[in-house]
Amino acid sequence: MAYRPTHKTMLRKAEIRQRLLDAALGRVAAGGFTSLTMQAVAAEAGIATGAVYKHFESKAALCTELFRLATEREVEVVCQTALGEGSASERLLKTIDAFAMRALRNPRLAFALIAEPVDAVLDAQRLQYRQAYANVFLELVESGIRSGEFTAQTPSVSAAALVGVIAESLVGPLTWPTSDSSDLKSRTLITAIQAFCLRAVVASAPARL
Amino acid sequence: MAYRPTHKTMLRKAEIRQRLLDAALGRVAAGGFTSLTMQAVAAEAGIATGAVYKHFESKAALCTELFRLATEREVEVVCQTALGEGSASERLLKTIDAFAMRALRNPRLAFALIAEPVDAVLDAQRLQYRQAYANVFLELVESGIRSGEFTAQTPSVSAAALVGVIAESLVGPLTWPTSDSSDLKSRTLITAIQAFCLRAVVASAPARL
DNA sequence: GAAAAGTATGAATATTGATTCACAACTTTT
DNA sequence: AAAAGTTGTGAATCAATATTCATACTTTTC
Repeated sequence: MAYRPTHKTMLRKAEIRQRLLDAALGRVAAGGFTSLTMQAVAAEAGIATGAVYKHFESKAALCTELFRLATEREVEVVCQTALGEGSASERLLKTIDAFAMRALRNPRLAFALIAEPVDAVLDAQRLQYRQAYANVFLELVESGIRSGEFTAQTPSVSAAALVGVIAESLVGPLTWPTSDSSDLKSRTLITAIQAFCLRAVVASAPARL
Repeated sequence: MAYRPTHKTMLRKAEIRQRLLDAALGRVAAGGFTSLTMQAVAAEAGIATGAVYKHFESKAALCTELFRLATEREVEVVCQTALGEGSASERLLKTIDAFAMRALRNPRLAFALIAEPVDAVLDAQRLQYRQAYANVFLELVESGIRSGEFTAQTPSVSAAALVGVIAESLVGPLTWPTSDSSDLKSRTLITAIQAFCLRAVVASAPARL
C-alpha cells in the first residue's frame, strides 16, 4: 500500500466541504435555490467545478445536505422555545415570535425553505421540514389541552394550521422586500399573528399573556 | 389587399387556442407546472410545436393566461359563498368547505396554483391569487366584526392567516395521494379546519354553527 | 524519490426544453 | 387561379447547466 488519508488531509477536505456548504447557503439566501448552480458554488468556494463532485455526489446531494443543515438549526431554535418553560400559551407566543423574527431577518432564505419548490427530492424534504415544525406545535397543543389551557380540538390539524398561519402571514412581508426585523410594522404584525393563533387554540377570551 | 381574417377563421383560431389552454391545464393538473412543456401541450392539442407560437407569444404568456383562467374560476366560486347569504360564521364555514372540497378533488392542480413556484412572472401572479382569496376573507372578517359575531382583530392579518390555515392544512393531504374527496377522512379534516378557523375569529366559545 | 491513492482543473459532453426558421398548406380577396 | 396573408410543420438552433473526463498536481507510504 502507499497512501492513506490522514488527519490533516481529512481536516482539509472537511473544511472545503464546509466552504461549499457555506457558499451554497449564501447563494440560496441571496437568490433562492434557483440561483444555486454548481459553477457558482464552486467559484465562491474557490475551487473548480469538477472538484465539487469529490465532495458531493450530485447537486441533489448538495441541496439535501444544505437543506438538512439549515432546517435542523431552525427547528432546533423553535423547538427549544416551544417545549421549554412556561404555560402553553406563553410558549406558543414566544415560539411564534422566534419563528417570525428569524424569518423576517432572512426573508429570501426563509422563503426558499418554506415554499420554493425545486425538485421532487427537495420537495419531499421540505414536507419533512414543515412536518418537523408541525410536530413541535403538536406537542405544544397537546400539552395545552392536557393542562386545560386550550380547548378540545384535533391537535394534528391545529398543528398544521398554526404552521400555515405563520408561514402565510409572513409570505407577503417576506416577498415584499420591506423586511426591517427591528421595524415597528414587524412588531405589530407579529402581535396580530400571535393573537390570532392564541384565539384559535384557546377559544375562550384571548388571554393577554 | 388579398386576405382578411374572417369570422370562420377567427372562430377556428379561438378554438385551437382553447384546446391549447385545456391541454396545458390538463398537464398542470396531472404533474404541475414542471410537466408543462410546449411540446407536450402542442402534441396534446394536436398541432405542431411551432404552431403554438402562433397563439401564444411564449411559454410565459401561456402560463399567465392559464393561471388567470384557473384562478378566476376558483376565486369566483369562493367569493360567491363567502359574500352570499347568512351570518358571517355560517359563510366562513361554507367558504372553507367549498375551498377545501375543490382542492381535494383536484390536488395536483390545487397545489400548483397554491404553492408550486415556477418563475418570477408566475410567482407574482400567485401572490395576486392568494391576495384575491385574502381579500374575500378580508370582507368576510370585516363584516363579522361589524355584526359583532367576531371579536376585535386585525382583519388583514386574519385574512392572510385564514388562507394560510386552509392551504397548509391541505398541503399534506394534497401531497399524499390519498385524496378521496368523498371520503370520511376529508369530512373529518374539513370539520377540524372549520372549527379552528371559527375559534380564531370568533374567540368566544366555539359556536356549534 | 518512486509508487499509490486522492484531489483539482476546466474544457468538453450531455441533456432538457424553449424558440426559431424555411417551407408547406390553407383562406380570402380580386 | 394568382396574389397576399395566415397558420401549420418539425427539425434545427440556442441556452443553460449538470456531469464527465483526460490530465496534472498533492500527499502519503515505503
